[in-house]
Amino acid sequence: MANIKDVAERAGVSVATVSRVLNGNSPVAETRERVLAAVKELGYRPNNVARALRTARTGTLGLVISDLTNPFFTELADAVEDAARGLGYSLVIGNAGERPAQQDDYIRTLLDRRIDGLLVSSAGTGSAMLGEVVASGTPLVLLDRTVPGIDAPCVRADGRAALTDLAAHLAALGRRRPAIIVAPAGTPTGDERLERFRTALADHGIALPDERVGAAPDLQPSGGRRVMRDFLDLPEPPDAVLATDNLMALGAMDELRARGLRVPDDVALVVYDDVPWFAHTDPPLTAIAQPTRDLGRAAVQTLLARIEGRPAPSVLLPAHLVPRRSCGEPPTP
Amino acid sequence: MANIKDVAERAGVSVATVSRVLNGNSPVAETRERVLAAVKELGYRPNNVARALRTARTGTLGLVISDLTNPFFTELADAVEDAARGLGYSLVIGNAGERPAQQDDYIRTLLDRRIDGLLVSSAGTGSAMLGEVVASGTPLVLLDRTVPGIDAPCVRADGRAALTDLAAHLAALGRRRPAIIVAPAGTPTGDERLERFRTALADHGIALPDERVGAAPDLQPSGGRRVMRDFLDLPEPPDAVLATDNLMALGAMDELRARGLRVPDDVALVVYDDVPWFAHTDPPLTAIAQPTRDLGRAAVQTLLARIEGRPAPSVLLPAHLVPRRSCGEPPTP
DNA sequence: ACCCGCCGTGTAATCGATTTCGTAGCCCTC
DNA sequence: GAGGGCTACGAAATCGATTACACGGCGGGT
Repeated sequence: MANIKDVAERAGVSVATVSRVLNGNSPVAETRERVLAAVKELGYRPNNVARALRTARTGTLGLVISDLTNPFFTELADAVEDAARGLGYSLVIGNAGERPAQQDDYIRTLLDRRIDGLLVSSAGTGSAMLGEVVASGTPLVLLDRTVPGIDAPCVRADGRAALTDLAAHLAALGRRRPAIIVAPAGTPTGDERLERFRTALADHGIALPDERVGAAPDLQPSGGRRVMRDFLDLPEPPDAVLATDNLMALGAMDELRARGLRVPDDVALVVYDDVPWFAHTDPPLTAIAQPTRDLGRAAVQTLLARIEGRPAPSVLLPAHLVPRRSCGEPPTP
Repeated sequence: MANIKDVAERAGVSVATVSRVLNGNSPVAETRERVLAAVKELGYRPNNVARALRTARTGTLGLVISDLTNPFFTELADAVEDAARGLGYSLVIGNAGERPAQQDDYIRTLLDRRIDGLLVSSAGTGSAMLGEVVASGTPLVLLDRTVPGIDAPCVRADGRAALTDLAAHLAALGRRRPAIIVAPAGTPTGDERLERFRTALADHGIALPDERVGAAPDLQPSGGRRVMRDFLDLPEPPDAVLATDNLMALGAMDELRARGLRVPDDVALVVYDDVPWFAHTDPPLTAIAQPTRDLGRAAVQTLLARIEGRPAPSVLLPAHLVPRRSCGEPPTP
């Protein structure tokens, strides 16, 4: 493949001139044309590796996602990729598969590749490697999940308003025994959703006792199904269930169907994350929709601010309730 | 961040020695220990950009996927990423979103970044840029979709046996008016699936007339729904429908439900691509399962063979029929 | 007419690693 | 004891770009 020296020779100028023409610094008519002609004839493309070495900028961002096969994160990754490309950056995606060790592995690799900035939706609770990222000076932005003790802005959705609306929605429909399926204990996101849901319900005089709070062992359908099974085996099973992740909701639906229970007649079901699929289930599921694409865009913008040394505060974007038929009310058209 | 020179100074040796110790070439006890100690104390990590410039190997593979939000491709990307990481490669994922122009854009960027090899599941029919990839000498492997005129091995699933089984399955269940929803006209994959399904049905004396062959405008739920609508408006609507992509199947289900038709009682439904979701629909959908993870693995292996100059033929892995309840038969346990 | 400054360009340093080549020291053999 | 082969290591070239610095020529101000 032709390099800058070949172009310089062909155009009869020095490599410095070629570089200047291509980078828009102090170009001039006659020489410029010769250089551009040579570039075209040789099909020259600058070597980004060499450029990155010299400029210490790779033009690449890293994204470590907790579980790429989870549609919520797929859409998030897609949005991030869109935004990054729009700003001239490439994106290296690493999939942690909810395994902290693999996440650390990936972060290490990305640092070695000298990416310009890093986005992480952290699997598990903490991570020694995240501390190293901060220490290394690589701009870092957390996505969707906060990590205690890490000094980096976090971009995520604020579900408080949506959970408040949901509590009102359920109360209005006469549901009195709500339940919630949360992520494995100790994750900040899960704890927050639980607390907020509980207080919002309390405002309507509805209790959320611990027996109707189920922590799934993992963010998978099987985990959701197991929790739902326990709920249904209670002496007083719930009449409404909120699954705080879309995959867990799938498992919950399976268990309901296996027992011949109907949604919403027997149990109302609400899912956190409004992935397209849930509009196609029977019945369509009421959902708490996070502004996924906006989150991705905001994350990239925040990261870019950090890269350029501008101040970059955390971002909270509101989630909102999307009522469908799974709680009993016909959708408001 | 510390560089190799810092390590050399601290250990009291030359940079060459440090490099040799770290790369396992001719190391020796005493010096070696000093170097390793210095590495540890400084927290030194080699700069991959510099290394790539010198060795002309980036340790990075590119993957351009036609639509990342399609669960089949998500799983494929995940499998590719797994396999690549297992072999010490990073993966840069580009999402073409079924837009050929964006695909070319991405391929261009990846070439500029001097990736070691490229995997492409091409959007649309052809692409000028793919020819350039071949011309540039960058190892290329096509994934899931062939591209006529491109001299590169292709890794994809062979659905012939599965379609033969499906025809027998439908015939045995007494379905006599099958239909098929295919991708936009002109895509090799779609044409092949159609032809094979038709001949397999013919073996059972069942016809697949053109009026029951519907080409969707795009690989989206809306496209599938539109085709299903046309089918149901026929004087003799089909009693079994095969959707050759999972998103189109979703749309088809929507239309059936909107009309109050039951699966499988009124219409049998079969989906190409066995994404996890379809085991959770009601009823669970009979599917033609492509060996997604094996495809990803095989693709990476094939690409690696090309990178190392070994012969690398195309790979065809068999898809198989997964009977569930959407055609009327209880699942065989 | 002289000097200053700017413009366009070339020369060479630089980024951080790998790798070739050269050399000093050592052991072994004849 | 001289020569040959190894080993361990350093000096320096190299990858392909960007960029600081130097320099020649030219225009304008006084």
